[in-house]
Amino acid sequence: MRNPESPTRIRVGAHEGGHTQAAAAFDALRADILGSKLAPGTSLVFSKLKADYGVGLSPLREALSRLAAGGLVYSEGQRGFFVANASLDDFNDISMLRQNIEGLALRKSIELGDDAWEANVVAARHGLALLERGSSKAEINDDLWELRHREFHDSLISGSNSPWLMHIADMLADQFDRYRRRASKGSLSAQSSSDQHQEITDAALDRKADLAVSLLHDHIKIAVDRIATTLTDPDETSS
Amino acid sequence: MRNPESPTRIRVGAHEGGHTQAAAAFDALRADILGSKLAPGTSLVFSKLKADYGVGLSPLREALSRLAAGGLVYSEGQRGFFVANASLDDFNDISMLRQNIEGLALRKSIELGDDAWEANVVAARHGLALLERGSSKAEINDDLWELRHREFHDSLISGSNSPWLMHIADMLADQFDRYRRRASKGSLSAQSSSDQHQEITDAALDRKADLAVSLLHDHIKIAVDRIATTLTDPDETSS
DNA sequence: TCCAGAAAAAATTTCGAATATAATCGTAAA
DNA sequence: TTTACGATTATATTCGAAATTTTTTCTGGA
Repeated sequence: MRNPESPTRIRVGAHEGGHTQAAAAFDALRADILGSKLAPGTSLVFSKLKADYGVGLSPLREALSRLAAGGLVYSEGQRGFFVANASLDDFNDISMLRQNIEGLALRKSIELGDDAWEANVVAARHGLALLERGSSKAEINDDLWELRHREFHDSLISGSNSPWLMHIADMLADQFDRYRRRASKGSLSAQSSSDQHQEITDAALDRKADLAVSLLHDHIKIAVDRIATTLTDPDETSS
Repeated sequence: MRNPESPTRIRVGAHEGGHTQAAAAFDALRADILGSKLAPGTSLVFSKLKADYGVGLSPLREALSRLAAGGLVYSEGQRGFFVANASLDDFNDISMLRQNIEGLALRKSIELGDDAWEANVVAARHGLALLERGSSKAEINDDLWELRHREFHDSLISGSNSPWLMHIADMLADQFDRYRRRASKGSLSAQSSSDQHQEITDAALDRKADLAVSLLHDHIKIAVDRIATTLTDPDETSS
């Protein structure tokens, strides 16, 4: 339970700007934490990380510091780094805030969004729908679905013209996704939220702010309830 | 204009948990950025930082990474770290979000806050009032006022029972304060917001949520207008 | 005079070793 | 048996040097 089954291998060159190993380590660690390959509370020992990810101490330390500032890991004095703990209270707190932030951002997008925003939303919605309809429900590539789903939610708020709103929404989405992916690890609950996504899209493009925000709230609330029950019922049958 | 007049000296032992130089460097750099001793856009060259702050490369890199995640500095590929840029758009974005986040947090505090919260608010209000009334207006210690002012705003939202709300509010307060302190550098505009603070305190303790939130909105708006005019009129008479 | 390209310099990034701190184990005393 | 103390081990942290990349400077040609 302490080491990831198969840690995400570093692929240098992923970051267009940088090429730095610190950025690669950041991406790999973030992916493994979000994908719950690294369980909450896990002690992140440098010697092990170095071996698992094939990166030196300096880049690792830098990546962990960035993740700590984002709340995905926490660091304690001179005792090292740990994967952020998970709790129902924490999840509820994050969810409440996500509803507010993303709702506010969506409202602003509907008010300010231009043609490019609309095109962005339609494209993202389409990319997600293709995935959900195309493959049989059991065969959906989880990582790809996560990517497309994130892109869809990002597109909704991308018209808000508020970099800070988007930054905070992304931070909260990371936290939220960690819980969702942890909850949907044992029981593969089909992501049957396709209809909701379509309704939100339609309302947003129709510039019906109140309706769209309300639907988004419901969309998140439904996910919260589903995830919360999984968390309280420890159905974990894994090793 | 490129190097701080007198960089904040590291004092090891400031952090109770850690004692690490990375944490000390983080505090010192944050203080100098918020205090606008380091101007927006400044290139943070390691050789200079090493000399100015008396810290090695590893702790500096770690501190800068944490600051980058918080948005106080930004890092570019393999070209180093820079103090975050400042613009009117950015300031307006931050201010809008701060109004929303802090308003939401205050509302939750009023709804959920217990006796300890009320005591906390009264104490923080008193500490700030002492400072504003005690010394003559020109003689107020800026750093101390900043501390007390932050403590007051933190106390208001400390009853919200939402760690994430407080964390994000703090992040936004950092960004906001950077602009305020930059604006009030040349023209020492007396912080005559004492009355507003009292009104907000009274409304909060009376559990008048709508009124308190409205007053908080106004309080921020007044500061925004004052700061924005200073930013658009480049009155800079400094070197 | 201006542009292109190579050489030199400066800076960031990374690695490996040294240091300091915390955790562990074993031993002895109560 | 439990507790307290000291030695040992393991780990995080930090420093200094090497390697890589970027930036600047210099030279030659159009």
